[in-house]
Amino acid sequence: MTSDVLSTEAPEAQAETDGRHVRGDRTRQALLEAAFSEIYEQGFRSARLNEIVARAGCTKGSLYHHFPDKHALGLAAADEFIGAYIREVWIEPLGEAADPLAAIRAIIERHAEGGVGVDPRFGCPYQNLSQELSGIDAGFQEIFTGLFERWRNAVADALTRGQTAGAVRRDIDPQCVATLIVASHQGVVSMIKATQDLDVGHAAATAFFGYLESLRP
Amino acid sequence: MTSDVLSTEAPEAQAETDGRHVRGDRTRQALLEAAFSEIYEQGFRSARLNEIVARAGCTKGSLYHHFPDKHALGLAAADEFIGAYIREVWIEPLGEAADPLAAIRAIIERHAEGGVGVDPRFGCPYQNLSQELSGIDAGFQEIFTGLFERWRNAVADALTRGQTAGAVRRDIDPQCVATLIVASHQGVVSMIKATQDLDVGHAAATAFFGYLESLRP
DNA sequence: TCAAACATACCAACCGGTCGGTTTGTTTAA
DNA sequence: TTAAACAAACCGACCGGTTGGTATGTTTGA
Repeated sequence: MTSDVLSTEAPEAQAETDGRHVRGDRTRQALLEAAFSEIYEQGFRSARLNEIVARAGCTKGSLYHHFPDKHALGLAAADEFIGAYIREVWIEPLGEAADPLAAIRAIIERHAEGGVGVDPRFGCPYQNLSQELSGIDAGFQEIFTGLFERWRNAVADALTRGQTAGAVRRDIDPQCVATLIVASHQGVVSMIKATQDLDVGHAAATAFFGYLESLRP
Repeated sequence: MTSDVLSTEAPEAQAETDGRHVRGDRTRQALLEAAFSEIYEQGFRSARLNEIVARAGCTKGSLYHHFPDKHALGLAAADEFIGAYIREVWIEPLGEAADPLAAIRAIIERHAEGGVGVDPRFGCPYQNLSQELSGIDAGFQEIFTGLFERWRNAVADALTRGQTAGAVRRDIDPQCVATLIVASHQGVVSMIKATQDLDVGHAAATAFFGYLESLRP
């Protein structure tokens, strides 16, 4: 794992077995982490189970003891790690923000500094997986829709609170603007990946910050 | 091909062989079209050569007569069809526009009406391929960078002309704003695909049109 | 006639998944 | 205390099917 924010630093001894079978839980967690990074880099369909078990330091037998098949492994990994990423990087910082526009700007700047564990070379994990599997796989589809809903609502709620606090223009629709903000961010990250050029991100960020300012009263 | 704009309606008798070998050119074109739609729907790595030759109505022998390998076929298909899409939908309409902001709005609305051959179920071809292969494959990388450069410059040039014509604010950087516009559009299309929900596009479009208005003097 | 164009049969490599068997750790009972 | 009994965890060889690519022969058109 290159990321710190994308890893689940669970105390590893609070599983359903109540502290027993610690070894099994460790293996399961290692498989999830290995699966996530392999899927993050290669995509789900190109992710190799042999590579995953090699990274996790176990074998096919272990994998199929903990998960019924590749699909279930991918679902579990995506749900856990991508959900954690959106929660820690977007939802939590926005939940406490008095000035939502400044908070959003700070999140973008944190991305530009590389402080969120998103490798420009591989792009955004949410983006990668949803692009590959949306419209094809119902299970992943459900995860993406749910994550996006929580993500957009967090931004929209922050904007609404900003409106009542007088920090955001009252004549804009928070839901619409939140959708555009999330989509734009996704688009910029994907553009950086497409061009492999960080300057694209800086240029887009300059214009994006101008847009944020235009939302002030 | 579901699209009309994505097809190259070349008169098919102006190839390098100067009118001779018409049959061979037709097969080559059929292979390119089949390869593009298969890659568009499945991604490059998951695209099956057997499926491509079946759609093109020929066999492996023909394919490997015209192209050295799968990679070269994919490069040729991507360069031709995605380049044509960006040219016809973005560059040409912007080249003649007196009011660039209105032209950009019209392009977005044309997308929303489904008039550009981009199936929401499969997303934007440029987006799909660049997400899958950027940072991994140097050949495709080169194509994506070049296409993006022409795309962004077309928008930036239109904005600059709009500035001199008094239709666009003079205190914005056309290059930065153009980058954000292209990236946002990409992000919205990808969000529609991720959620499989056209309402997301409508919400984002509403806010996006507001942003465009904020660019007027 | 001859080369371009195309078809058919085929191969080696790979991948997801299976299966019989082994190791490790916990529970039970004398 | 300890050893038998049991179950969870793990191993790695193996299988059926698929895929990109090749070898070889046939057709077509100038």
